[in-house]
Formats: sequence, structure tokens, C-alpha cells
Amino acid sequence: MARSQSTKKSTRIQRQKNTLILEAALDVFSDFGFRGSTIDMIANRAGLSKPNILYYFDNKEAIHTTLLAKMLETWLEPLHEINAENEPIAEICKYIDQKLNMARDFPRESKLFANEVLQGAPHVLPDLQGALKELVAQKSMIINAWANAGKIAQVDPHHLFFAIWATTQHYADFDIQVRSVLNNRDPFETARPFLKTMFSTMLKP
Amino acid sequence: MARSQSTKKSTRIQRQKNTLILEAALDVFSDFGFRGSTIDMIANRAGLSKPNILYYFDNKEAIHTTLLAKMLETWLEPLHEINAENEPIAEICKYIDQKLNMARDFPRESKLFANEVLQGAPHVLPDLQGALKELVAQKSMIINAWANAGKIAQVDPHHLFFAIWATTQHYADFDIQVRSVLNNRDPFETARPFLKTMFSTMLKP
DNA sequence: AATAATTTTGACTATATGGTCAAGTATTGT
DNA sequence: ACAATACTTGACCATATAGTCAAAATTATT
Repeated sequence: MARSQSTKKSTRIQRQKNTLILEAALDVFSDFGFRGSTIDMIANRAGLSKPNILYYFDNKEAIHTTLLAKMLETWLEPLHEINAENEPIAEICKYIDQKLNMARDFPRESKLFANEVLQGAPHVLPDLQGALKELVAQKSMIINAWANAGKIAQVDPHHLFFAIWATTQHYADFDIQVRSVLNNRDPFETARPFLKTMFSTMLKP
Repeated sequence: MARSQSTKKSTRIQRQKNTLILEAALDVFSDFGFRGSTIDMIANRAGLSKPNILYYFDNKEAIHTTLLAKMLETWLEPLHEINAENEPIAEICKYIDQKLNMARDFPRESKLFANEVLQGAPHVLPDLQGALKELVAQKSMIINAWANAGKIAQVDPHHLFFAIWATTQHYADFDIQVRSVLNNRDPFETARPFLKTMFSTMLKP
């Protein structure tokens, strides 16, 4: 049985190889999806042998699951930060900024997640229906409170979040399409003011 | 060699089986991606045997390619319709309407395309860099002309298109996430006014 | 009805892939 | 230095899957 399951990771080698494998797996999974990726591809990318990979992780799915769990945390983090006490439009703009930075700096993570959700979220459906749903419900109350206090326009909070997620993640997930249209120019620094303007304008009371 | 390659499809059976296979393949490919789908899955869904599938299509990729080509056409169609002569904001709203209808009525096609682009568009990259890029360039000129004439606000046309694509397709591609957050309520009829308001507000001069 | 053309399939091959294992090698603790 | 523990891998197995093919079944043509 893989070390990962039987005991706590403790040795130097365990920690090194673990991150090495996850790094390689993220490369591969984000490019080819779960089914399109093979343990051999991950092994090659990591410079290890296949049995060695399976010494650290029980099976292919365990690697995938580990990556998705980490991803979900990072994904939810900026949403947590939205604070009812702060100025609403600045707060939303900050959220857009953070999501756009994630798309720019962690495109592999974004694609991993997109692949997963696109195929019906077989591994993270409970998280979507649990943690994500709850968090969105909570933050939606903040949006509604802001609207009722006249601080922003009346908008459907759910669709507001969907629109922010869609527009920001698009630059990571549909990267190849974006760059095709833009002749390979970097999209991020022009996307940022565009999106901030779009959402600010809509939210102005 | 498969009938499809050697001669024109002409007989009744050829036409029937062809559409039957493509219909089944769309089901399968949109759910599992190219690599995650097997010819056997398609055969089962179509109620045919695997060799029978391969009598009509040379190989798995040929089925996929056929579907993608059809998809691309439908995908581009509404964009073609944008007409410089009409009232700008109504024209954009009509485009949003059509894209939202596509997401609602043809989610499998949307997911097929998303899967393809997400994995680097291995089969449609030339189309993205050709037909799509050209069409977007052309329609961007219309947007710019409208802005210069003071009929709409100054916006980056490329990012406008990206935002429309992202927000509308999101409801098909991230369907499972949207429904998780919304407790399975239908998103489309609330998304429609939200998006129209968002884009109209941003575009008002 | 007889013949020709088309369609269907069971049985098959070759290869890819997830995963195992026993035997080796390296590292660590004493 | 030595034993104990941790790590690595070549060779292997079982299964899944793309694709083939010759023969059988069906349909169209005369």
C-alpha cells in the first residue's frame, strides 16, 4: 500500500516526491483531463517510474482527488474574504482582481477544475452542493443587504457570481481561443479594466 | 473502408445510421470528452455494434471531427447576424438571447466545444485562428464604429465578445455547478434579464 | 426469383494502460 | 559498521479499447 495512506508523510524524500508528483500530475491532468492522462505520462513528466508513483499514491484517482481538494480550497478562498463592512463596489472589484489573478497565475488549476465540472463533477459534486452552495448563499445575503441599503443596484446575487466566475475563468479555460482571437496578445491587463468597468457600472446604485 | 469516405452518402440506411451514430456520439463525447469516450459506449447508446459504427466512420476521431465541424458552424452563426445598420443595444441583446438559447437547447454541443478548447483545441485550432478570428475582427469594427458614433459607450470589442461567450456558455458548461448553487432551479429565465441588463447598462453611451 | 450490392456482426488482433510484486538499492538511526 | 527502514524498479498480469476481417444477413435491382 502506498505510503500516503498507511502513515503520515514525514521524511524529506516523501515530502519532495509528493510535491514533485502533484506538480507533474497537474501539468498532465490540466492538459488532457482525467481519462486522457496516464500514470506513465505523469511519471515521465516527474522523472520517476510508474511503480514509484504508485508507491506514493494508491492509484491514479488518488492523485487527481488530492489536486482537486487543494484546488477547491484556493478556489473558494477569495470568496470568503468578501466583507459586508467594506465599500461594496471596491469589494467586488477586489474579488474580480483576485479571480483574474488566479486565472493568470494558476491556469492549470482552473483547467483542472473546469474539466471536472464539465464532466459532471464526479469527484466534487458534494463540495459544490455543500461548502460552495452555503458560502454563496451567505455572500448572496451580503449582496442583497447592500442592495436593500441602496449602496448598489438591485441584482440577482447568484447570477452576479456566475458572471464573475465565467468571465474571469474564461481567460484560463478558453485561453487558446482568446489568444487566437487576440493574435496571441496577453489578455489579462486589458481584461482587468474591462471587467471592473462592466461590473462597477452595473452595480452603481 | 467506411462508406462515409469512399462514396457519397446516398441510401436511406446510410442517412439514418449516420445521424443515429452522430446523435449517440454527441451524448457520449459531451459527457466524457474525446479520450473518455469509447466506440463501444457510442455503439451501445446507438443500439448498434462496434464494427457497424466503424462501417460508417473510419475511426473514432472521424466521428468527433464531424460533430465539431457541425458545432462550429452553429456556434458562429449568430455572430454573423450582427448588423451595423440596426440599433446597437438591441442587436447585442439579440446576440445574447441567441447564445443563451444555444446554451439551453444545445448544451451537449456547448460542452463538446468546451472540452475541445479546454484541451488546447487540437482539432479546431485552425478554425479559431482563421474563420473565428476574422469574423470577430469584422464584428469588432462594427462595435468600434458604434462607439465612435456615440451610439454606445467606448468598450474593448474583443473583451465584450469574450464576456458574452463566457457568461452565456457558462450555463451549459458549468451546468452542474450552477444547479448546485441554485438548488436545481432552472437558471435560464433569470439569467436572461440579468445578462441583458448587465450588458445594456455597460453599453449605454 | 435470381442476382448484385449493401449492411451487419462474431471473433479476432494489437496495443495501451492501471496496477502488482518480489527483489534490489539507498537512507537513516544506533 | 550494521541493522532496520524507506525507497525504487524491471518484469509482470489483467483488462480495456481501437480497429480488422471474412462470412452471414439484409436490402435493392433486374
